[in-house]
Amino acid sequence: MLRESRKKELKEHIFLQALQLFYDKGYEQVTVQEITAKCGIGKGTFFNYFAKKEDILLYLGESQIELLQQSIEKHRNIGHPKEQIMHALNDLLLHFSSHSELMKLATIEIMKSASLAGKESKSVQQLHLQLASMLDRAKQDGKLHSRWETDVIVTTIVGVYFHTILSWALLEAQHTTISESFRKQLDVVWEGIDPYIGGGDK
Amino acid sequence: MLRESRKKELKEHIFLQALQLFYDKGYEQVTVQEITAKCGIGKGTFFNYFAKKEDILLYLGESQIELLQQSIEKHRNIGHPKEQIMHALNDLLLHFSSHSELMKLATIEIMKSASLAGKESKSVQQLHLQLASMLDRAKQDGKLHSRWETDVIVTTIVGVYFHTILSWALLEAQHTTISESFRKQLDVVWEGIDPYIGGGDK
DNA sequence: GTCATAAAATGACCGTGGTCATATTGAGGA
DNA sequence: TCCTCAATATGACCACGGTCATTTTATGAC
Repeated sequence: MLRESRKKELKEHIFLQALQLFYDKGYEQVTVQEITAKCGIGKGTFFNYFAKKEDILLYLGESQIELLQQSIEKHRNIGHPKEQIMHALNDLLLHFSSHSELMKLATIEIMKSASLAGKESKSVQQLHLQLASMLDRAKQDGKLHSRWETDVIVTTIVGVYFHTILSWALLEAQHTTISESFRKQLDVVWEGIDPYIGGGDK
Repeated sequence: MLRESRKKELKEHIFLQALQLFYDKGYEQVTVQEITAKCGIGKGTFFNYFAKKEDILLYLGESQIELLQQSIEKHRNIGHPKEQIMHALNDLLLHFSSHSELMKLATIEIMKSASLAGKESKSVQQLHLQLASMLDRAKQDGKLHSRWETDVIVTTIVGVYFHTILSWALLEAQHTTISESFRKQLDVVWEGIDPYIGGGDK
């Protein structure tokens, strides 16, 4: 086979060049021709690596989720699960401050693929699994006392996460960072997930 | 000038004809030409009423949100706020069972406009305002005892709502209805919002 | 080195979304 | 009834995303 690494490298190269153009001119204003020209390849070649122009955004979203997963792995044994989640997400949320436009597009693309492709969409589902296993362990270790099924908890958290990102635009004018926004939302739902932490006595 | 009602009527007509086609063939497979042909108008006319093809989906989403708002208004004085919300949303969620594909697309379009247009997007923001006023009244009437700011509560609920819709696909295989899914999510976060209802003693 | 074969590149081509200059329509004034 | 003017309709046109038949290139067997 043709140098297999070469293939991945080219995909990465196209991705990075495209990203650069998106940063400069905005997603809609960049044509596929421009991207391929910048890469010194023919237009058709692009579609050997990304089936649609949108798929670059999806790829961006997926690599962010991968970062998130690594981050979760890293914080796995520190403190309460709530804090673990907050820490892991915080790293990722910082990206949003600098490239909010593109990050929002990527998030939407992720959601689109997750909802329309259903079981086919790998990345979000893997994130679910990983969070679930993290929370299950925490339950066993006695760090999490919750009456709810793990699956339901995970869905809740992910839901709040996505929506924080999307609705952040509405609050941007005020002096809240996106991290603060998410922290607030998490505080609320965590109270429902595990009242023990919050200082309640139930 | 020109019969103003006529204008709205035509927009509605285009909308309904388009919807019919989408139901039959799927959104992507329907061209703007087809829609205008079915309406007996020229292609260009379409774009006098909807700036983009996608905007039909947005319009669909917005009219769903309007229904939701009316529904909330209707249930305004019955029972606890949690139940009010559940009832109001239930009506809407039923649509998803029958037309899930199109409804998901509409939801995504709503989210896109809400996040990218920011303050410009009316409908979601109005929904926020309405829910907020409902919850504020409930607080005053002593039906809701929550330590959280109303805004934060609303964002949480809306977030869970949207995410339930989108991630429903993943659970569709199991025998849960979308209403049940949402009920579960709401149970969790409501516990955090107002532990009083849940039977806790805090 | 040569050949056979499969992977990957390519750009002419096509269909569709969206634009725009022009045509049509209808309301109101004389 | 006719004229004016703005609102609306229209379809030729264009640019871009995406396809595909064809060409180029890398690989391994001999």
